[in-house]
Amino acid sequence: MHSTYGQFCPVALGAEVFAERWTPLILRELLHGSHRFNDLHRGLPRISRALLAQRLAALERAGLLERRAGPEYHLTDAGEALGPVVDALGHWGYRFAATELRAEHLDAGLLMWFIRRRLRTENLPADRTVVRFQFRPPSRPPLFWLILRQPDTDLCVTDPGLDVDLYVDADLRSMAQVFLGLLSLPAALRDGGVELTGATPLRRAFPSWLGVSPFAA
Amino acid sequence: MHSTYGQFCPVALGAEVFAERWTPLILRELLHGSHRFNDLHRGLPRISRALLAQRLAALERAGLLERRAGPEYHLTDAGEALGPVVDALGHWGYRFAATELRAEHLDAGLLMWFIRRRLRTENLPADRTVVRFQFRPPSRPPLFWLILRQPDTDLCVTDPGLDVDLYVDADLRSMAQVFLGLLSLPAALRDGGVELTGATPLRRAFPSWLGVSPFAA
DNA sequence: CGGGATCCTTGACGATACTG
DNA sequence: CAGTATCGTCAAGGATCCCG
Repeated sequence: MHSTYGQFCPVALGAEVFAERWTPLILRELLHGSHRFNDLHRGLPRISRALLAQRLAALERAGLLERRAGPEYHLTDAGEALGPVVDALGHWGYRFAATELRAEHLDAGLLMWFIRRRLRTENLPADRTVVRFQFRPPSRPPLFWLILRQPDTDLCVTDPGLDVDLYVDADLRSMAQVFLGLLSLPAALRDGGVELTGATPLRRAFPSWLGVSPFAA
Repeated sequence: MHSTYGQFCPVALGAEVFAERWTPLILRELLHGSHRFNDLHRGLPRISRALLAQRLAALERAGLLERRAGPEYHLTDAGEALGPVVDALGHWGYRFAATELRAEHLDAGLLMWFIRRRLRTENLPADRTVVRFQFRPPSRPPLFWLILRQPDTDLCVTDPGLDVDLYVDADLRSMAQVFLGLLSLPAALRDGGVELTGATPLRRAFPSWLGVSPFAA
């Protein structure tokens, strides 16, 4: 298959660069602020590194992306202009597909990576706070540590050896639904989908710094 | 490759159904009013019929499309809701890709099919009018006949054996640019990109019933 | 017109190893 | 950290024929 559709129709021209496998997700990552190769890969855990490199090269050739020192990948104006397409696709997915998440779509590591990126840092506790997440059914890896410290935060998948201030035990599907804004956090706490263990002020503050997906209504 | 990205992100969920090869163009055809298998195929001449059938079945399984009697294919509500995504993609393509059309994107048969679909029928001549198109460089097929007769019009690629009322000789790229609204018809007539031969009233009326792409500014 | 069945090729992709 | 190189596999899809 050539990558061209052989059509001058603008939809076809757009689809030639946009509608290739992984490309919409790569654009999502770039639009949401990931610029380093490994950061991009953390948001796309199922793509092979070889393929990611290949796609980035293709996007660069297409003039959507430029490599800068670092190396960092930044969208060009033409690349940024695909933002509305990614948004429209995301809104459709939110409305018509996200309501019935299948098990194969649930990925604890990805959820944690998204949560980390959407933290409402202005609401984080003043002191360093260690939050440990554990999911049902057990995920791989089984535990995640979020180390909250203004202004930067760390996400670990191996025990950082620090005292844990707040424990989050959650059904993976419920936590994903909360992140997507499809399930309110109070409701999840009430029905046991999400359980918090720790000092009351920390439990109280949790909803204020936990962010939601950019596509949440 | 499984067709899933293994992500609950709405962009990934949307991309699973939308960003597969040919799918955006199939949706374009359905959104622009083609509902029969062969009509769809005329708007997608480079897809094999087997693959088109396969994609239609996949869209039906995904709940975007329903088969009706005829057989006709009609988008469901979820399918129609992808209209904004197709539009956004088309607008991007119009702005960033259509200005530099490569020869491999120029397809005379497809252009004629698009022209036929976008005819401004309310401005057609009152009497039956036969218009013959010929392109430079020579296309395959080399000639097209548009038989204008209210309210239906026919597009032929073999001589219908009727007297021709208006001859259109055009550079293929120029004609495509005119259809896309990237080149004004008066300018194309002036510089020879499009030449008309026929009675003056018919030559005068031509610009009034020749339509333009839905993505033209 | 509207496809289904079959065969066969190509290239897309994953896995692994390696490098600066 | 940030990739490249190599190789083997598998499946997507083109071509062709056929059928109701």
